[in-house]
Amino acid sequence: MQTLRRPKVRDQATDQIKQFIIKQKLAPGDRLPTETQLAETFGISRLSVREATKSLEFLGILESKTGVGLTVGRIDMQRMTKHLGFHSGLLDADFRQLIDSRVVLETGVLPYVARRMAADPSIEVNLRNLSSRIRSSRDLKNRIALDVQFHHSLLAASGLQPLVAFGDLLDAFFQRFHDSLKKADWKSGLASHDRIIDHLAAAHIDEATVEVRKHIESHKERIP
Amino acid sequence: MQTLRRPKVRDQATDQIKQFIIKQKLAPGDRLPTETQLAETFGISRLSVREATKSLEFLGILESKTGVGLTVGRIDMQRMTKHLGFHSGLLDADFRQLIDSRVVLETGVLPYVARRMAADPSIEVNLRNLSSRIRSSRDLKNRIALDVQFHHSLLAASGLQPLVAFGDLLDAFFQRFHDSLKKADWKSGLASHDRIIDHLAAAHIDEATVEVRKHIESHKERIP
DNA sequence: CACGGTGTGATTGTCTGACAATCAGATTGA
DNA sequence: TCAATCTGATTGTCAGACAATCACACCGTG
Repeated sequence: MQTLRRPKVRDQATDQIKQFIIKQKLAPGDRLPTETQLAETFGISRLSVREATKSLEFLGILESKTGVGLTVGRIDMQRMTKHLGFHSGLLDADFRQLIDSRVVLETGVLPYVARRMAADPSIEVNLRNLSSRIRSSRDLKNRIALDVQFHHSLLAASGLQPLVAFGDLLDAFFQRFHDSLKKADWKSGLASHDRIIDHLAAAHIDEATVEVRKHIESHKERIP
Repeated sequence: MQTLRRPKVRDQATDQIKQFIIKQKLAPGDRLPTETQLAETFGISRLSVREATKSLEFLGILESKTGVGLTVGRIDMQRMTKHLGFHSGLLDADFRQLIDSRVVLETGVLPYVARRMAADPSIEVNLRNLSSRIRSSRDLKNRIALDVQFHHSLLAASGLQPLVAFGDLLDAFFQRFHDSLKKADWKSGLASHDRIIDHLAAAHIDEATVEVRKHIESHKERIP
């Protein structure tokens, strides 16, 4: 016996919409027919078209504006990680894996950071600025936020947007552990930040790598 | 003047559903309330709930079965690849950045891979197995699939699940370039795979790193 | 008692019709 | 000329209804 499930209408709709985009060779920003027109040409109800377009829009393939219409969208990783981030099934890794992943990420970008730092002085200024703000901050909560921002900026300094997005994603998972980090000794962390910047400014990649690894792995000691 | 767009009901719905999953600590496979119940608790119509669930389902965060109900889904990147890769102009990621991100990722995991390789011989067997299967494969499409699998396994060998997930996500974005890689010289790639394994097995991290970087960056030459 | 077919309630899937909200562009007025 | 306003087009949301599908209890038969 065959299961042969009847294909769902909205799935056909999504496929047909995608086909339409391909056939018409539409580029991001181009207009699509209205929902009503799509429904008529596909021979289905507007509701099913809507479920299709909303799904496509969720992924960034389409954009819709009230009173205007549908346009072809532009997919970026930011959007995906935003929705994927909370899902435990994707990243229900233990704390050690999160730490190690972060080490891989932040040490891996250092060569790129150093290269861009040499070309653009504002990067170093920005990082030093953050570091000093962390030092002068008295509120613990504020400090944590600034620390997160520092590491974000470090990744961003590499110019590799996909990694920045992934780093933010990891942060979301670290938040779970922020509570247990309350009593962390921030002094060592502060000095670490400055040393990292120094090494990068001098293009001493290996030294910076060691420093970053040590800095991040220091959190390992406080594993629940 | 303030723009202050009224937030759309379905967006609130998606957020609330995600919050619900978090608060209840639901794992993949767990049941969710019915659409009607969700609509009532959120104080909105079932239609808006539906648009939310359909979007979430499209991404793989939820699953819905007729006559059964909603369950938390298991995200597989394959599903996303299917929808993401279909049109080249839609992706907002720069090819160079994708390449560099991949370099960071795959070179960064090498120390972890080498360590686990020394402890678990099956890892090396698995990688060598894949490499030889790639060599004996005549079908180009098959070769690409196996090549993707090789790099996936390399990441997986690190034992760092978050990075594996991210690598898969990157693959989804790479897919659109597979076409332009058709005429790539696979011979050099093949030898590269073996050399990478050799270096890792010998715990020569630096050599392996150089080899991986060279291997991945070789694609840079074929930028559209 | 064992077991396969059957019914039944619950749940998602789809449709129809209606109205509100929003926006771009035309119209109007000073 | 230019700014305020009107208007039509389009998406956003709602309500109600019925069909399709599935898990599970029920029942009859051996």
